[in-house]
Amino acid sequence: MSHTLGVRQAQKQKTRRALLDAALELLEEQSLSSLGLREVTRAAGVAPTAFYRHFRSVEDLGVALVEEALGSLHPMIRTIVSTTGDGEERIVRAIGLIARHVDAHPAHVRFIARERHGGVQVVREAIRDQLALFAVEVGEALAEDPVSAGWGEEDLMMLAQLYVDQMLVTASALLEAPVSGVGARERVFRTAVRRMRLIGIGRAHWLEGGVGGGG
Amino acid sequence: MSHTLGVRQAQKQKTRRALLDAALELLEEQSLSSLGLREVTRAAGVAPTAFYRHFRSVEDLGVALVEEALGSLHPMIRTIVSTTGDGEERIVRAIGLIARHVDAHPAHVRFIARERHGGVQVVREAIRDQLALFAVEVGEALAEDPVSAGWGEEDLMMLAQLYVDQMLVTASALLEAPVSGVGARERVFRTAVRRMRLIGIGRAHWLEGGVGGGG
DNA sequence: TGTACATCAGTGAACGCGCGTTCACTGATGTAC
DNA sequence: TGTACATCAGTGAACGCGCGTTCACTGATGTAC
Repeated sequence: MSHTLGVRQAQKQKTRRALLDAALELLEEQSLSSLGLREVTRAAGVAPTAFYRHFRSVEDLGVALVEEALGSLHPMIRTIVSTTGDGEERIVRAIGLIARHVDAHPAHVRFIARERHGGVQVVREAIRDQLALFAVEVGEALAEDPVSAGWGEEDLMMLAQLYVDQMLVTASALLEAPVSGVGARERVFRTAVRRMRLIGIGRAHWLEGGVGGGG
Repeated sequence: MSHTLGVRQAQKQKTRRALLDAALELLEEQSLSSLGLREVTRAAGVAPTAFYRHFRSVEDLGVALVEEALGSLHPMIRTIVSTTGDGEERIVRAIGLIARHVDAHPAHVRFIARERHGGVQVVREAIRDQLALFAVEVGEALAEDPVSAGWGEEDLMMLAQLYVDQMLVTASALLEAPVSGVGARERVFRTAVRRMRLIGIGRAHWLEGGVGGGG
């Protein structure tokens, strides 16, 4: 069996996790481009030089965080996509899944929202690429939906990107909501549901006024 | 007449502009929380200590940039709002205005997109507050539109926020487009138009399936 | 199982460097008479 | 207009500090026999 890593490998993984977790926590109140290597190792409880056993630089650690954060989002996307439709309960369930994800991984969500347009190029590109994959995935799911009969490829991708964007906007809004109060979260939730409802209505009537996306 | 500032005041304004411009340029490739005071003064061609004659800190300069960037957006919002509707040409015109704004003030747009969720709290709050004002403004314009007859206050605000968000998403997407090629910009433009069209369709049919936003 | 050697994750001292901030200053501009 | 003084935007030296990176090291873990 190879699932036991050996003591040395296990210890290394533990330190790596400590570095990633320390970075995630520090990134709640600053952005990656100002995060220091010594800052991270200090918070993780290891010597500064230990950092280099795991990452070439803080930027490199950032890319690892992107993979971790958006990797954890992947299963959620699949669930939502196989659930979403125009029905009211379906929308509520989808937003509910997003809210649960935000509660479970607030630091990950904040990191993605912050660094999506942040100051570190390789990280921006990593996020962009992952989100493009999400959009393709959502697009494929939409294509199989009977509601999408008659839709052009370009229109489907437009809608898929809109859904992915809304997911991030909603997650980010939920993240900021708790600060001001308990009711705030409820309001954000309801606004998100209405947005999805409006988009669903637009989708349902898309083909009515002359076929497809020609423009 | 008081519109002539006097030589001393004029010189001070000139240095202040040099600091703001230097910061804006440096912020194209990094975020505010990693921007250094000495870095800014070096780029502006003044001594580090001169900085304190204009701003208390780099964060303070960031807040000034928010006012400048979103102040310049205000007239554009008004123009779009008095132009936007469901008509195809109106949508194209609105996106065209956004594209022109992005061309005219790329550094401002990038700064807002980057720092909206960035690592500096006072700047995030300044942007949030300004965008909330925009949403109110758009909401008031929507309320006067006959298409909005029968809409509840909460639904109107949901739509207004959606428009403001779309404006930023579009501006940000246009900003990143030129990198990959000339056709990319055209594609972003067309996708933005389709998004707006879909939202417009959703808006037009909003009241059909049972009144208002009740949820 | 026991021994001898190899590997390598984490250490700690040391380095040169740029940072933000302080301070007393200079000299052009502004003001009072 | 001319003079004497006040203001204040910008300067330059100096400071202590934390940074990223290098290097030779240690000692626990892994491996070969």
